[in-house]
Amino acid sequence: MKKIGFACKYVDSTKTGFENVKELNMGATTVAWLGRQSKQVAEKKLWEIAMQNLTATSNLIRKVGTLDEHLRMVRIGSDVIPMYTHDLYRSFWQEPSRIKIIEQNLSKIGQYAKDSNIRLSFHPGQFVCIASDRDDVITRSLEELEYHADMARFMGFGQSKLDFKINVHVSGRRGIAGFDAAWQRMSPELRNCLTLENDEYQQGLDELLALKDKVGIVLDIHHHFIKTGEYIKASDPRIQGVLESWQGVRPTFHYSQSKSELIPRTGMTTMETLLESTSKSKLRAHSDFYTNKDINRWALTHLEWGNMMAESKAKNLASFELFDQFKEEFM
DNA sequence: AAGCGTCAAGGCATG
DNA sequence: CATGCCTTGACGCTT
Repeated sequence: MKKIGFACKYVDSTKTGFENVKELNMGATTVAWLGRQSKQVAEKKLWEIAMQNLTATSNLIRKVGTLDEHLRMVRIGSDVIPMYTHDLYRSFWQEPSRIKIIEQNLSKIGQYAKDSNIRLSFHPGQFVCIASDRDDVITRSLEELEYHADMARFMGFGQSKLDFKINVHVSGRRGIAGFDAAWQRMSPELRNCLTLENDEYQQGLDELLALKDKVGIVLDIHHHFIKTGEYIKASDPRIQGVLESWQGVRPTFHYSQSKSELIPRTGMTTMETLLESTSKSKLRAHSDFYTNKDINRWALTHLEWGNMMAESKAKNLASFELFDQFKEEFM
């Protein structure tokens, strides 16, 4: 089943743009704010946010379950259980009675996703740097990854290769070798779920392919364009390596577009031409919507071999538009 | 309601 | 050296 997914948030269109649908989106707090409260108030707040987030996640998954089956793919935000790995609040969250309630909620969400053929994923934040040259950063990065693996396990995933995706960049000066060392310290569930995504500057597709026997490779076709200037083709031989890395599971690839004011409304402009009027770093930023339909047409050809995670500011609204174009031109 | 300062955490490129 | 960019701008406080 060819799928087009969206990330973390569900929005509605308004006259000025779009805004979050309250009951489908998570809340948050900060360590600083919690630190200004009494212990009781801080813990009450943490618990309330977690429960609100579990409800919001459940609502979001059920909403996705009502969509066309081609649109049943969504990334869950990382802040379901806030401060789960933070030194000050770790023991609060490790309390078995609390874990039990979290697990009960998440297992229902996971079961619903399985029954509804919804593909789920996480994308831990930029502070996860498993190839850092600082050992403490590696340790905290692994803790953060294991948090995501816990949540996946509570949902009933992590039991077979890539039944759930936890996607990160290699990130850090130790590079591929650093990743190999960190791999030795990961739980079986995390290893089952972990995918690595090519980035714009350091670890590109060619570098990641060296790891294809360990982890699923998530090809971000926009990052690949930023790094190499190439609109990679679905027929490119390296796609075979990506497919192998997923070991029989249908892969996910990522698609985003540069901000619409930086690229032409139509046509596939070369990197060389784009750089006459802008810079690579500006081209990295994501657009609200996918306005250039010629670039979209190229991106949609990749659905031949994988599912598309649409990364854009307009979230579900943008992925719905891509699906409309897909139906018009490919179905 | 709207504006503003703040927020746990890294790494990189650019200017 | 400061800023912008990435999983995502939202929360909390003040006016």
